[in-house]
Amino acid sequence: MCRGGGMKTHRNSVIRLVQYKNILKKFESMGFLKIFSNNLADATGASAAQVRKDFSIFSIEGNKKGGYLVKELILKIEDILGKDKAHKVIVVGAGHIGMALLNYKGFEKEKIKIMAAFDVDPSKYGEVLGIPIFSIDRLPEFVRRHNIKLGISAVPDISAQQTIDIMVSAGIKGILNFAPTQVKGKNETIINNVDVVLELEKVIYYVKTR
Amino acid sequence: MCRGGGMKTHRNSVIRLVQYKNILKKFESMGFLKIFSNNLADATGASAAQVRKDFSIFSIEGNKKGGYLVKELILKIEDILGKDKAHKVIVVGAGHIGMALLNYKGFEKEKIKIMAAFDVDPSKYGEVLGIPIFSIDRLPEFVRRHNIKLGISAVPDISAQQTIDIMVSAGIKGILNFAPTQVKGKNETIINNVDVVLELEKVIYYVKTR
DNA sequence: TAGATTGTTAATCGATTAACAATC
DNA sequence: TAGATTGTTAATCGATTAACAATC
Repeated sequence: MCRGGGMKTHRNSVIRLVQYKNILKKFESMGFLKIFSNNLADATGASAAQVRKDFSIFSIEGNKKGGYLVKELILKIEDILGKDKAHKVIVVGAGHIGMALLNYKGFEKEKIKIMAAFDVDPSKYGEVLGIPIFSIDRLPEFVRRHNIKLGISAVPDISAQQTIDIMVSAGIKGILNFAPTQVKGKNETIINNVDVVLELEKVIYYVKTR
Repeated sequence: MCRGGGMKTHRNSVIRLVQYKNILKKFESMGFLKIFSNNLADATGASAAQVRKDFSIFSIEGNKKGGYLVKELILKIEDILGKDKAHKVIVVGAGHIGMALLNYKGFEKEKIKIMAAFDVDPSKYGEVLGIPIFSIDRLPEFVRRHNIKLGISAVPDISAQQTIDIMVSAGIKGILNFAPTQVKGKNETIINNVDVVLELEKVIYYVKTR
């Protein structure tokens, strides 16, 4: 993850916060009302002290004896993660990865809405599950009109930097990038890289040295 | 990343090692013969001291004055990462993510070969780019016959744990898991989770707090 | 040689954990 | 109350960086 400006990040705490939230939703659907730091620790693999420390960092308070109320805790974490309102996202690149994203069911329950996809290839234009696929030329206008701040780049390696540039100048502030290229955003753009080959190479290393 | 047994990991060093290797291949293709810790630092965003420290951890030596020979360095890193020989992988789940993986061009140049895919849905059986798609019933026999140690799980959330179990009992030692579920492998299995929604939620958080 | 770069040690920084007082 | 849990402080652990002797 690259960020432009400086800021105290608590990178790992944020990741764990997402995990706590996911576990909590399961607990909620199972009818649990209260939860203790120990339960969250067991479910996520963190220590109980870590759970409480994370909460402390984000000023989440529980009850000295009775742990945390599940529903309340979910709301607080979602608030911190910016999940209080829906998030509009565009996808650039309607190849196999892009299509997998358009068809992916996991975004909706996290209030993430893919508004449109964009591609250079006219044969891709159309609609998938109600999501329109446009020419990339229409990206800047679309992004501005809908006031979209988030984008996912799923284009080939070679087009990655150019795509990032287009997104950033259109006003996109945060990008999830699937191209295995070192891309650079201007100043304050958040870029998070997902590199499947790298992730598999980590597995190979650990299997080898196990 | 979850591992069963204990072991000094240098988790971040391994990730950087992969990044150095990728940069080095670019340098190589540009005709460079030598490289200095400073060059690698600039290209990857690490510090020069970090680069040399990483090399020191893995006993990679350079020349006191003349930096490192690019070709030699690539070979040494590939050796550490276990890239000295090709790696056979299976993909379980031939939905959109599975299909994106089968069509992905990035594995080949890292000597990663997808040997087959498996699915429960007979309508998926067939072949994609020469990669056969079989019934999941044939997985154990196939894995044993080809002595495959690596797998990628791209099945729906609900089937994730069951799929991991099948892979592990068939002899798979390392798994890249795309399901957003907390899965557990037995004892010594390496499991690395890729959760696209989580990665996007991180971006949302950092954009929000920027 | 003078200058530049490696390899390593010690210092710093940050993140995790242990411990415990405060509290219900 | 006694027991249990939170919230926070101090201790520990690990990773990064600064600095510099060794070397070419």
